[in-house]
Amino acid sequence: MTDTAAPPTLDDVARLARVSTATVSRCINSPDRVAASTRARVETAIKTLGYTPNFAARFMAAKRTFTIGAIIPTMENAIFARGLQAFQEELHQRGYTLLVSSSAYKAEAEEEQIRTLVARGADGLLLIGHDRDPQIYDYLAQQHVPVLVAWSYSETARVPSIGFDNRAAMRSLAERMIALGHKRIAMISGISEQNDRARLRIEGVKDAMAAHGLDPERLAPVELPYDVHSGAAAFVDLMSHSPRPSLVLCGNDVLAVGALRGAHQLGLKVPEDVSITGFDDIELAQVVTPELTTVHVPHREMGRKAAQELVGMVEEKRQGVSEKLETTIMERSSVSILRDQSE
Amino acid sequence: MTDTAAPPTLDDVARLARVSTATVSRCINSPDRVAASTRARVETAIKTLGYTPNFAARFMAAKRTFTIGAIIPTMENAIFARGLQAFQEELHQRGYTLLVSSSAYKAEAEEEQIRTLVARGADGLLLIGHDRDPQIYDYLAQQHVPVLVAWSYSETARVPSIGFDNRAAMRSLAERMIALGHKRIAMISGISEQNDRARLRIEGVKDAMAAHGLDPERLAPVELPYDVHSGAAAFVDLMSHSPRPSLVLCGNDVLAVGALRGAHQLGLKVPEDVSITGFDDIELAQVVTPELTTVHVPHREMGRKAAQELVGMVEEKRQGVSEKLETTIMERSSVSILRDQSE
DNA sequence: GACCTTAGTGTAAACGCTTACATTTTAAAT
DNA sequence: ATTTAAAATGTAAGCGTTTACACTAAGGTC
Repeated sequence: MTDTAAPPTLDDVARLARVSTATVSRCINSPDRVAASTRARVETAIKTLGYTPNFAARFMAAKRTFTIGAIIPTMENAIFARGLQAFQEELHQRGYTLLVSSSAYKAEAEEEQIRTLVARGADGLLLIGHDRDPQIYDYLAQQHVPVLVAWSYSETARVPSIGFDNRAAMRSLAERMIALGHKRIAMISGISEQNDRARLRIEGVKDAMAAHGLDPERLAPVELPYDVHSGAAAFVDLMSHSPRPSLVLCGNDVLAVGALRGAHQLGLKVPEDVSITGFDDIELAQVVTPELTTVHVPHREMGRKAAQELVGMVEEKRQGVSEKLETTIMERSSVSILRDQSE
Repeated sequence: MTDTAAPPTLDDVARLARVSTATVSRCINSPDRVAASTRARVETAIKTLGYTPNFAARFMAAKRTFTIGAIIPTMENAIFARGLQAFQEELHQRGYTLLVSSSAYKAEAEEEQIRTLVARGADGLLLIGHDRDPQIYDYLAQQHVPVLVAWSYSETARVPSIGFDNRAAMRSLAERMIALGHKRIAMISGISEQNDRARLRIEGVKDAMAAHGLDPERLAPVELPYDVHSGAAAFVDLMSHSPRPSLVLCGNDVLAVGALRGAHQLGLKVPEDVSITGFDDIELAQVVTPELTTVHVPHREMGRKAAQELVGMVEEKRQGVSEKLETTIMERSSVSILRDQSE
């Protein structure tokens, strides 16, 4: 515990325990390969010295880090929190450590973080969504780092993914809304550039409109950052046009909560005056008044399965296999029924 | 770009550029110490090979990582998000990378993460709050890793902190509430064990009560995890007692939002039937109805200053200096005035 | 008792970088 | 042209581990 010059090394332990460094190393990594008596001696030495293995040295020698990196677009809101939590729990169980970085939805920042994490020896990487410069995938392939994408399922993408079909999910929400009688539909979306989730959700709405005789071109989604204030401002702006939409579909729950705020500012009642929907079903969705009708995403399941698959890829050096998760529409009280839905 | 055997190393670059490894290393670390022509040659080699320095090797040789670790209690809600975001931005500007782990409010988990981060060569560590096993500070001292605490200011603690006075902040909020005429006060707190922020906020309320002739012993705060559902359940339970409190002080905004939900379930109007306050002033506080009266914490400022101080400690190898940040009471609409406050 | 396993341990060579020091080249000063 | 200093580059010794391989000692087998 004294503040001596430098942290103790394997050598120090070996000397104290009167064994070779190899034996100490074995004590740590495969204890059953060393005699109980020696092991005891070594363990004592480790304790009294307060020895912690140097990770970098370990990595250099063994080429493994038992670290998984994840880069998420933001920590500012809870969109990724629950999924990531489950991801990390599952990793921990399997003896891996999770390192998280956030890219603030910036492509260059993400690329930098990827390189950082790889250089740091991440055994595998979890990325959100498929949209990014293909060069990055080249780099990752060259470095032999397995990658798994979450929050977006795609069978055609270059890397495996555990996620849901954003387009189909949004489409069924929109179709349900149309079935409830909504025709004047507006949309507040996240920024779709470099973000397949946002892009596909817009497409999903258009699919639904086209399938039910509404002109998809008239949707004209407004795109903005995923935060409450943007959502509120966009909503207020949307309501100044006429005719007013009867329904505002939002790209996610955060934006939808913003829209709710906007309605509140305008003195509009939800859902009586206007209906609003979200996407993700984060905790927030049930916390606002009225509770948000939204698309439920199985975040924990996604995180857990992603961890299992990624570790599998790392340990068995195999290609990952994609999995599509089901989403469900949560009908709560932010949407009004405009006409009998049984027609 | 081809998927060759192994990632390129410094040696490969040196060979291709027909220089020594030392020169390549210098090109990367102090470009001005090498002739422009050579540098150009080396840079081309780096590009064509797609070389990325191996971080572990670098760390071993240089003993620096330009990495700062932060361990926060949770990512599940946005309590730490904004501050951490500012922290990371400031670090990035200074050439450091931030690695984040979450301890899920578990002491052992935190300890493990600390060791992991240190073993990984974090040049410095940001921790939340002061309460933890003193041995950890011994370990950190032995390993010569600078530590800074945030979210809680203390002048007596063993390590420096950039934060606010949780006790005083909560005390002034409580005093303000008492001035508004509230006497039947209840409190929903976070779990105070191993959490000085929670503990001090309780103390703050008791201070205020004692100073105004109310018996602090009657506060009997209920302690539970910081999540909306717990808050709601606790609130419902609290309201079943009589006499009902006129004010429920909550340990943070998340719990307060929970209380709001609880009131909603019970059909109670806030603030007419009962007043509720939070702490932190996260985005959520302004997003719920009614907007939450709460204590505003300068999260971004805290994050920024913490980064500056911690980097200073790392680079100048000096003791850190603590700083107390001011909090302000945000009076919004979740509190009612029971009597003329000018008395 | 000689021979073979096997369990336990030690020796030493990587791993990919940085950097002190040595050496060579270049330019400036005479 | 020669000398001298400064700039550019090279050489090689670590950094703290892991692990292939070599070795020793202790039982088992006949």
